[in-house]
Amino acid sequence: MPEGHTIHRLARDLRRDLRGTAPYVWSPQGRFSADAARVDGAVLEDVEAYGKHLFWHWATGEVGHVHLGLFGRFRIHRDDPPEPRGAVRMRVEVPGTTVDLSGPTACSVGPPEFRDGVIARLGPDPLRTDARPDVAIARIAGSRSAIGSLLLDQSVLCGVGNVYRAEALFVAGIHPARSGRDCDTAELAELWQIIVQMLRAGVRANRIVTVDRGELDLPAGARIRRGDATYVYHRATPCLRCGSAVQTVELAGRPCWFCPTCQR
DNA sequence: GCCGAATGCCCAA
DNA sequence: TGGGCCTTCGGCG
Repeated sequence: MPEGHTIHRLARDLRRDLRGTAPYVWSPQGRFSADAARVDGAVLEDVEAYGKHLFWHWATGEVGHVHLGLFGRFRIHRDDPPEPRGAVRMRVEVPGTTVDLSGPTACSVGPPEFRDGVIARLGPDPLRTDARPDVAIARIAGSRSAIGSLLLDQSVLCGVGNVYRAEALFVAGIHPARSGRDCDTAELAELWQIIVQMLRAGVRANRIVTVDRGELDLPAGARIRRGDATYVYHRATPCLRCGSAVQTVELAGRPCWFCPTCQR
């Protein structure tokens, strides 16, 4: 589930539901119990997203940190708190809303300096209005690494994962194995804009849909199915635009799907 | 019931 | 570079 759009959408929803409240915070599974006790009953002042990281700002001055990793997931319940389903690491309850977190790579409570340290290791986040595209562009343009690897490197820019890297490079017409140095600045500026638009659409829809509806033969109002939602990512059928067979190349240890005709 | 895969990342060698 | 970790879910017997 989680690339940057998921985390920013969560921050937005959790702010709406929980900001200014003093929730009951505990750990049904038990692995978060000691940290939960430090903020249980405190007022939640804000929830912040930065790349794939989520920060909970408590009135105690402490900051909760969550990273979903590959499997982490939040579930929000509107009715009475249900029996915890599976391994619920953290449960946050206010009247009318229960937020369950399972499977995170990271879930802890610490001082604000911990948050600052995490952010210091991240490149600009395309979903934040204060992001500096020039920083990411300079890092890519100065690197001999493949651009497909650089897009997964969270210190170059943050929030992009394996789906968006493939999709953004397809729309930009850039072959994922091309060296960062061999991309020109205008091309990279356009790539940044593509990433911004894709991630924003993901926040809005709360799912990844990168294809333009107009390129699909769909009845008006029909939901885009999962297999049709991406141009190249995990695509078994030929390229939507040119009919070439979609290929993969291993970059940063993970397969990157691309179209050998549309991407040079 | 078991196995593998999944939109991630860290660490040891 | 390879293994480990976190969990859920669908496919296969």
